[in-house]
Amino acid sequence: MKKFQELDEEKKSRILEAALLEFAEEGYEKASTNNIVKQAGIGKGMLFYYFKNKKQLYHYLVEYSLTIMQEEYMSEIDISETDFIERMKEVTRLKWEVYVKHPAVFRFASTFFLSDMDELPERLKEQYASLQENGYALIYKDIDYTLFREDVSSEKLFQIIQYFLGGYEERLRIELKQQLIQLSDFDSYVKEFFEYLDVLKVTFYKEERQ
Amino acid sequence: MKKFQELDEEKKSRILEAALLEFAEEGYEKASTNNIVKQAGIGKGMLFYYFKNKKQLYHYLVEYSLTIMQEEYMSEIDISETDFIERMKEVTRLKWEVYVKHPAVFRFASTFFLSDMDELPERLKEQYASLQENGYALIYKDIDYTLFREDVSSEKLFQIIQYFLGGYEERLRIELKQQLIQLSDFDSYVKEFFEYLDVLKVTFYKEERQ
DNA sequence: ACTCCTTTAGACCACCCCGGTCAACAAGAA
DNA sequence: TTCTTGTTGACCGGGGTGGTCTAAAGGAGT
Repeated sequence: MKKFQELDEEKKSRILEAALLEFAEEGYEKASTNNIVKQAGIGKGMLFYYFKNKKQLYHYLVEYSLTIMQEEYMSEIDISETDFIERMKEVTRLKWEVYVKHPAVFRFASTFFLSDMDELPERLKEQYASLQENGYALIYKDIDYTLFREDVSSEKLFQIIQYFLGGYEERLRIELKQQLIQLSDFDSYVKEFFEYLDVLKVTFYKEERQ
Repeated sequence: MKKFQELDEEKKSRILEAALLEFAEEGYEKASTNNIVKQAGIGKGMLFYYFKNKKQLYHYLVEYSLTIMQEEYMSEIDISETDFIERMKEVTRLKWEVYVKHPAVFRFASTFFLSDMDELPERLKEQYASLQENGYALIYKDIDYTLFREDVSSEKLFQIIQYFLGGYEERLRIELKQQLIQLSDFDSYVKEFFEYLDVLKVTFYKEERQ
């Protein structure tokens, strides 16, 4: 595994990408090391020269992904913005930016979050728990609920926005999978997405006094 | 396959359920006939006595599911309701009702809708296309857009509701998978869901004159 | 009791893919 | 030349695949 770290970046990322995608699409059990080496363009032997077995490779990918998610996504969010919708704009924009930069990491992480972590080493469990905490704070910390209109439950408005975000992202994911969207179109999707959030501001927030 | 139709209902539905769930969870290629017979509690030979091979079984399941979705779901919706939110209440309530009644069919159908249909016999393709058309009409036909407030694009409001529906359903699906919800709780989820839609009525529709 | 037909189970087939090993070899340094 | 390091892919035992087939059980008619 030390050997792997010392490879040149290009080869390292070819292997990482192949492995991340294979585990993301098939899950741990069904992921095939044969597919990984084929996709990475290396011999079968090398994978087990770099990593002692399938499980260790998987753990390496988990750590790698958690680290990227923390450093390039979570820690970049401006938590001083108390306007929920504005903060969600920033969260989503950054999320998509990471997606464009590290698509394989992102897809691996999404499926990893849904799998069960029972067999992970303690260190990785802790790293994951800390990431979850940060994610929670990202959404709930220091939000100014007084911006919401008062004639309906602000809790419900808050939830509706979150369900909307989930639904919008799911549609994007599906269209990406079916290749209806190119990664290069993301800017225009961010723009459209912001328009939706501005509509929600008009309808969910108090009317502005001027 | 004629032989299969003549089985007593209990055995038939045991086999159908086992097969639907296996295909739903694994997809066509990876679904295992061994698992199906084990789950259904029949000998391996019987499956190939009733159906000539895996593919024919799959086609039978597709037809069976499409028929149920059409007859017990699509055709039951009251398309004369022009209030979009009210119609979505009805659509969703019925959808969940079918889910409770035929969970295996529903899960099979959901994954089937996302798979590619290239290899299906023409007859099934047509049946599927007709179902899609009906589904489209369910959402778009005769909707009264004048109910929406006029200070923001009603097209966007319309879309937001749909994304919200998708997001809400996805969360339900996940919680069901993780067994956080029992099927018997569905009534209270319908109630909560209707409350959300009523909030959307207040915020997205014109203020009522009285 | 005997026959005949239908229904049933599961051992078995050839095949494919799995994670992991290992002998052989290539490249380069000393 | 020798030693070290990097690299390959054939190969291993194990296990799962869709599908077949034998042999037995069940039941109806005589």
